Amino acid sequence: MAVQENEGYRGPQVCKIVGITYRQLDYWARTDLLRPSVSEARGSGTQRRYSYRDLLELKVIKRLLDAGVSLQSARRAIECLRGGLGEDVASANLVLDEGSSVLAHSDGELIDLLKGGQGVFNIVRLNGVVEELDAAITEFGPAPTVPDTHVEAAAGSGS
Amino acid sequence: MAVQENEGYRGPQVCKIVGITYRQLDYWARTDLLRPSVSEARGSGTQRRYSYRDLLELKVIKRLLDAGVSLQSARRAIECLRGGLGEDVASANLVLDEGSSVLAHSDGELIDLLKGGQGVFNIVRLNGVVEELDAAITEFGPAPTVPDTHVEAAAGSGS
DNA sequence: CTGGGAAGTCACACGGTCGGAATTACGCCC
DNA sequence: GGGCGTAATTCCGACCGTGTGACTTCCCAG
Repeated sequence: MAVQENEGYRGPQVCKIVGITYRQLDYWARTDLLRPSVSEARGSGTQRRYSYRDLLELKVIKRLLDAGVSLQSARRAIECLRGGLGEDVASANLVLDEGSSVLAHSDGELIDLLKGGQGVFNIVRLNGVVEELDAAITEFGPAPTVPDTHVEAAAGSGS
Repeated sequence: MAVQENEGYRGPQVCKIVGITYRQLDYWARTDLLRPSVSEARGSGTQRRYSYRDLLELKVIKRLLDAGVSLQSARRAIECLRGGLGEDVASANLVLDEGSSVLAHSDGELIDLLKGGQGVFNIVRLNGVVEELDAAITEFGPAPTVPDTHVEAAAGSGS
């Protein structure tokens, strides 16, 4: 399946869905935190195109930042999330210990993790993130303020 | 009991015990994160004097920073720790949720907390912190590189 | 008085983000 | 094809938070 030009979510759309500024999205793309996986921009006036998976990761980053975690630590968290690609991510807890990150799938596993490590942890509960993202896509993704059949088709193919 | 001039820990000594730079300690004192509770400096050449409690709080701050938490969030955490003054802090877990901080005293309490809130948490396990601090004081506090009976007395009165 | 140590001062660096403006591509219309 | 308008990216300087390093000033003990 060849990548269609309209596939994925545009930069400004992503900012609305995830709840971040364009500046942030741009900086993160430029500094390799999260680049648009569907399509990079080819210059001014062209568009970055992000996948649904990109949006999920961005949402997690946003949460971490809101909780006062530095962007550097968020970078590590995202690496872990990318490593857990095949797992049931939506029901897990992402546990960041100093220098490492793990996905915990049960309360017991979580408690065990908290007894080890260096003694300081960042925890991201993932099971509400997908729902929240889907709700935001419903609001900002398929139905922009200015009705646009063209954009609607793009949003549909992104999920 | 009047405060003795030699009471408490001197600035550079605190840096060794806690494992931070003098610049950090200075910046934190100047920006009101943690000021020396025993005695402020009265100008160049005079000394800041910190209490044992100050050192404990500094150690927690250090841990948070090492885990990638911003200083702003660490400020909130310390406020919570100050609020839990009468509690058995040494065996608790400090749980930072977005906008609030709580001390959890059992695994069950901890799990409950993780099911609420905004979904992102910073957790500091406190039960090793006191031991670690006491070990560092044994190393850097009462027995500096240059033996000094004067300083030894100060360290003794700090605990 | 002198020397050592501690705090104070100041310019700077870096990460992260912001605002404003410039540049560019693209789609549409004539 | 050319022109126009819109949207998106790029560029640039500035700001803020969090320190760092070099240097100065000051205090205190001997």
